[in-house]
Amino acid sequence: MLRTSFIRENLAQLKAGLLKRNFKEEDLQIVDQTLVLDDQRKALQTELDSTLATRNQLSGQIGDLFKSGQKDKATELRQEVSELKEKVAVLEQDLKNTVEELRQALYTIPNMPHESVPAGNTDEDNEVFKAWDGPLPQLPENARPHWELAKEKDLFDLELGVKITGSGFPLYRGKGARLQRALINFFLDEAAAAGYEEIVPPHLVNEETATATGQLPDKEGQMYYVNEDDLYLIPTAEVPVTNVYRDVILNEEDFPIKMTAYTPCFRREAGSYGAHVRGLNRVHQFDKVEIVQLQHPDKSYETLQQMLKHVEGILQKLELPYRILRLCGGDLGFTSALTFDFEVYSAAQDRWLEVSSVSNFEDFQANRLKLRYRTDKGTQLAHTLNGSALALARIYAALLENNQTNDGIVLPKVLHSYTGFTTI
RNA sequence: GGAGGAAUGGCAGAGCGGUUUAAUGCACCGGUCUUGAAAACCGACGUACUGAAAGGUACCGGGGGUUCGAAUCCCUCUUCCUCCGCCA
Repeated sequence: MLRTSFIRENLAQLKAGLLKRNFKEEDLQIVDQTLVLDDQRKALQTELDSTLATRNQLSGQIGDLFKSGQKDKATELRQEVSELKEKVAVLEQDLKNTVEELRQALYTIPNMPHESVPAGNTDEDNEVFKAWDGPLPQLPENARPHWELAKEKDLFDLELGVKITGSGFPLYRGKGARLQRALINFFLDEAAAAGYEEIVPPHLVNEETATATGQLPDKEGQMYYVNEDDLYLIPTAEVPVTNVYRDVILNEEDFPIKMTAYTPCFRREAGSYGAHVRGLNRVHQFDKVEIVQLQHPDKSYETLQQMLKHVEGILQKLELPYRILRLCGGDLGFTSALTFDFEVYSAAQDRWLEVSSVSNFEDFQANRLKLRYRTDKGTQLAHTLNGSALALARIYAALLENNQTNDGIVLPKVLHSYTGFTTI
C-alpha cells in the first residue's frame, strides 16, 4: 500500500508508472480520489479532535464543580456537554467511513514501478537482463519430457495425486521423493551459508497476515481458503516469513534481516489447463525455499543484486542453463517495484521455465506491515525483498530432462551427497 | 470440547468512574563525578493522526455499549494460564 504522502509528493511520476502497468487513462482518477479522501479525512479529524478537546475540558469542569459542592452548576453544564455527544458520534462515524473508503481506494493502487522497469503489456515484453551464452544440453535422439521419464522410472505419479486429492497434486516416490528432499536440503544449506536464518513457519495464515504482504485483497482467488477456520493456505513462504516482522520497529543497526524458509506452496491456478501445464510445469502444490530480507531503504537495491547473485550461484551449481528477465510493467506483481525472473531451460520440452522471482517491494509491504525503523527524526518504513531460491517442481523437471542419457539420468555433482545416488 | 482465572509502556508491576497529561522499579539513552569503569546523583525515555510551531486528539489485547467523563462498569471476540476430557 502506498502512503498518501508519497502519492501527494510524486503524483505525476506515479501516474506515469501506473500507465506502464497498463492502467487506463480513465482509471488514474482513483489516484486523485485518494487525495480527495485524505483531505476529507484530515478535515474530519481536525473537527473531531477540537470537539473532543472542548468536551474533555468541560467534563473536567463538571468534576471540579461536583467536588466543590456546586451541584446546580454542574448539572447545568452536564446538559450542555451532552449536546456535544451527538456531534461527536456523527463526526466519528463520518471519519470512520472516510478512512475505510480511503483504505479501499489505496488497496486498488499497485506499487509504483522502479524507473528501470520497461514498458510492456505481457510476459513477451519482459527484458532479457542476462541471456544464456553457454551451450544448451545435447540430448540423445530418443529424449523425452520429464513426465515420461518420471513414469518410466516411477519418480512421481500425477494419477495417484488425482486419486488422492485432485489434478495438480503430484505424489513423489522412491528416488523421486529422495531427489525432492535433496533439493530442499541443498537450497536451505545454500541459504544458511549466505547468512539467512532458517524459519519453519505455519503453512496456514489468517486474513491480517495475507493482507499485510499484499495477497489480499488482490489475489483472493489464487489462495486456498479454509472456511471453517477463516484461514488461507500459503501460496509462498513470503507471507508468513515477512509477517514475522509485522508491527515491529527496528533499529538501523538491525539491518539487514535475512530469513529463509522451506514450505510447500499452494496455488489454485484456476482455469489453467492444457499443454503448458503438463507434468510439473504448473501444479497446485509445490515445494519452495524462499529467501526474505528486510533492509534500509538506501541499501535495498544493492541487496536485490545480492539476492540475484545468490540464485545464480545455485543454478550454476546445478549446472542448469538459465537466463534472467527484468519484468515489464504489465507483468510486474501488484506489490513489487522491480522484479527479476529466473528461467531455466528444460531441454526436452525446449522451453524456458520460470523457477525464481526476486523482487524489491520497497516500502509497499512495509506500510501494510507497519514495519519501521527508528531514526533521529522519528520512524521510517523499511524495505522488504524476497526471492525464490528455489522453486522446486520446475527445477526438478529441468534436471530430469537435461540430464537424461542412454545410461539414465545423471545428477549434477553437487546433489550426490544429498541424494545418496548419482544416477536414476 | 468443559470449568475457572488473566491480558496495562522494552520488562516487572500499581491503578477498579473525574488532580492518570498511566505511579513505582528495572532496562536503555544523555549528563555530572572519575585516569577509565562501577556506584551515586540529575535529566530524557512510547506509537499514530493533526499543526509552521505552541499545542490538540487517540491508543491500557480487539470490537461494541453505559456515562457529561472509562485503563477502571457492562456485552462480545481473541489470546494466554490452571484444572478436566481427547489426542500425534
